[in-house]
Amino acid sequence: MDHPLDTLRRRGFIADVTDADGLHALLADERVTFYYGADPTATSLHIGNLIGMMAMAWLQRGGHRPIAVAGGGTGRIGDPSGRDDERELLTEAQVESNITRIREQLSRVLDLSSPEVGVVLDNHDWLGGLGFVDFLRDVGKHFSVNQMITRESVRRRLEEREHGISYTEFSYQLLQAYDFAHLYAAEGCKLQIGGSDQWGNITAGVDLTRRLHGGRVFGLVWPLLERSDGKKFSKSTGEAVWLAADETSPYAYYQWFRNVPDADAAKFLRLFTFLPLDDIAALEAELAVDPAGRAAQQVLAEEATRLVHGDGGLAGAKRASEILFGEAPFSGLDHRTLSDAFSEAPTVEVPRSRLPLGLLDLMVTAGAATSNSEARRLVEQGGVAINNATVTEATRTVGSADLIDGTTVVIRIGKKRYHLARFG
RNA sequence: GGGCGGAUACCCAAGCGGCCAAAGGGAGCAGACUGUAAAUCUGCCGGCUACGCCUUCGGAGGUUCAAAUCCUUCUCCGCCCA
Repeated sequence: MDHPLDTLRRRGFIADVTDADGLHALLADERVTFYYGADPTATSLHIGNLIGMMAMAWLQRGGHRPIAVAGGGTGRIGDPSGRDDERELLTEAQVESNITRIREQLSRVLDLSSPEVGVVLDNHDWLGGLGFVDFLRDVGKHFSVNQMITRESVRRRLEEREHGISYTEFSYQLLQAYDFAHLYAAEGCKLQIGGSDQWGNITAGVDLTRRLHGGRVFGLVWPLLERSDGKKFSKSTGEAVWLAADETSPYAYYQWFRNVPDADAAKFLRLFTFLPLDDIAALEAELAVDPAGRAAQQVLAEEATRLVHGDGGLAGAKRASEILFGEAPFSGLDHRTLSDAFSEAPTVEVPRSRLPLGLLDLMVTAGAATSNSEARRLVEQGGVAINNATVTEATRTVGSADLIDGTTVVIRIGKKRYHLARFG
């Protein structure tokens, strides 16, 4: 089997390593315990975290032992990196609930069957009980404020009078560094991995571990992903793409991958799938010859969806895609298919007594348009379809004959936005 | 505390008594093209019982036949002086 570091390098997971040769030797010599931290500031991980999950999985497959640290402690503080303003502090209950969900999501990609193989820890378990005075004496002593304030993430906030930075967030880097040192001492953890924005936090941990315990540990970061078209990675229409099905439906998740720009397809295949590099190279070649076929995106979407949502989620996402992007009128659909295909579409219940209902009225009621004027505009511009049939008359009414399966009207705005009105 | 300059629709930004629902740009939405793409082009982008009407230009009040535009005052922001 390939050395895991080589695998990671070839697949695009390596932007920087604290000591590449030393780490290479370490991974070849022994079973290494390593960690990746994610703060439970949201109810779900997103596809940015998926990179970390994949990196962990490759290392685990190479025989090493992952610790996924759900930052229950640091999450209560908030990392200033990449933030212009102070974070909202989360409540205890929120953090707890988030951690539970994150643990479940991690288990889809990692083997967490026993602590010997892989484990999820909450850093609140060791950070929570720290005494302030002890912490200052044992840990704070090793940090130079002069150095801390030169950190990009901190400096930007210091320079901006508008926002400033609280002492709490300023201390974040100490806590993350302490995590590493603690994990080294308690679990024998010798490697921390993360996105390149974590480089400073990681090297701080490497230094602290040496100072506190004399341990020689390593850091590895992957490049922060950007899409070639400049859109913010991991965002879809401004919304993050989450791994939780109740935040981002499997269909929406599948579609996000299916719509990746050509230039990113191969890169994402390397990062977000376990496909052999040869297969990926073949798909890349095919994409170059036949861009319209988008074989690479197709495979990417399937693999990435299966990874997170399983075969069932993938099947549902594909079926919904076929229906939604197909030409066939929806009138023949049965209730079951309908609810599957439109499971993520906003639905409103409307009393049957309101039939027949004016089209514009219906659109506003269903939330497809915010005002009568907007609804009218959309219709006049040819952007509205009822049950997959474009309507052009703003004066049209919707009656019981329009109901699919006797209950539902599907309103489509543009090409992809769907709203359902269910008449009961 | 004093002086000056600002505050305009989602954002930036014109307008400085009637021709202003308010130029322009961006974002966004829709259409054409296309590969469920990018680029490009077109249209829209306060509301309504819609060739007309109503509500908007930091807040309140006033002048005027008529105000985003003038006056008073209040709030907030920037710069300068103390």
